[in-house]
Amino acid sequence: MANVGGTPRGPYRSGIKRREQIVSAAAKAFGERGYNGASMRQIAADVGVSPAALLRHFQDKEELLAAVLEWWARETAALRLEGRDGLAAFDGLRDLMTYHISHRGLLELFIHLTGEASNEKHPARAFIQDRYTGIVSMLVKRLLATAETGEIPPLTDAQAEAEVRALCATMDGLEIQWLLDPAVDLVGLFDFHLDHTLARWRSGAYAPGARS
Amino acid sequence: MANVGGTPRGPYRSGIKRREQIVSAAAKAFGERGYNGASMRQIAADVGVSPAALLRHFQDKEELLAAVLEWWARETAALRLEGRDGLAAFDGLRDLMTYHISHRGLLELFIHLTGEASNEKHPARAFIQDRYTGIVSMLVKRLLATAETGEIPPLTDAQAEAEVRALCATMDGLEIQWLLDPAVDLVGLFDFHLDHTLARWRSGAYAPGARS
DNA sequence: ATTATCTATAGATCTATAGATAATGC
DNA sequence: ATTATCTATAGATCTATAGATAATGC
Repeated sequence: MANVGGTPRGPYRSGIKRREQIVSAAAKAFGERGYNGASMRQIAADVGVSPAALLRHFQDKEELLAAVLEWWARETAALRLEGRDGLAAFDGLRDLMTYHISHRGLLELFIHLTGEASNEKHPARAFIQDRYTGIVSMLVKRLLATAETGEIPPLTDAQAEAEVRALCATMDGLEIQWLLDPAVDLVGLFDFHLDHTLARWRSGAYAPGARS
Repeated sequence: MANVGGTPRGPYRSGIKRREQIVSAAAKAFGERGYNGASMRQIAADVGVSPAALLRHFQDKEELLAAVLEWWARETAALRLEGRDGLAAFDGLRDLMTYHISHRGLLELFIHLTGEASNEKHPARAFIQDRYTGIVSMLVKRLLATAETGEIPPLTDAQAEAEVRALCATMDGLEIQWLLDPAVDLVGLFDFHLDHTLARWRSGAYAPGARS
């Protein structure tokens, strides 16, 4: 008798493993060639299965992209800067740069998809937008909380957002430079920049020219 | 008698015009969908000619990309910051942000191709690398020259490069944020950031924590 | 005569589906 | 019995070529 109304058996051990292999290969392919440039066919060949095998695990290419983005979000969840408070939390961003150096593929994936996501119709656009917004608002919250404790002089919401957006921009831009030329000292340049930024925040020089 | 040994007649007026239309349509397509994502077929359709017509003007897709990059370099040559000296030259970067806002397509093209160029095998990689290197070295030269005149305290070559790279990074990063979310105040955020940076340079606070 | 464009098409590649076969685990 | 994978293939799309036709300008 068929399994009427019963719970499905669920995926086999081998299926789960194969699915992970596919996501991993897809992340590599999307990082190297972008979503448009990568093909299901090539990803299947990398994994060592037929293209049709991919489509058993993912309904279509977009669903595979979604799985890759989900995987990427999990992998980079370390950016949460947990376990630190006040300005010291921002020091965690230094570790992020180090992390990117040793996980170049993850960074390529992000930068590549971000470039593609400048197109309004790109399937990763909403994800990239949301993630950016999320990181900015988290850092803004932390910066404002730091001011609450008196560690840095008070600042407005708008000032905090400007500071955080500029800081994120510098990180992204330096990462791009490093991807284009690995001789660029990503960690050193960012350390240098963050030192300045933190010192400036401590001095309360948020507004243009307003030095105390 | 055939034109033996004679000079060729050269392209017709209509051919030159059509070629320009193709480059323009290709720039738009590469900006929106990237080099990999855009197709000769679609570009031809946008122009209103057959795909084969494109390949009379350009030997292959890569040659069309080269023409687009050349066109883009001409269009953005205004970044040369000519006509200004010392720190005031860097104020020209503000105009660059304004320019990008009113020429979103040009910026999308650059960001999109830069993302793709993180792949070592991408045909635009060398171009993007060279252009980045060129801009950095031009700005480094200007910064060092500004120190020579005494407008800002002296700094080493390495310090100048760190400052310039961080500044370029912030520009690129803010541009990306604006592409992802047009509500971001690109010009305002950059003005804010450049004001700080110029003030810091004037104060000679190049090295981390070294405030005078 | 030269330049420009077109139609037609080769040959490759792509996503996705259909249906058969193999492996897994109840 | 269910899950996983394969072969085969449909149907679309892609880059590029060959050869015919049309437009331009000497």
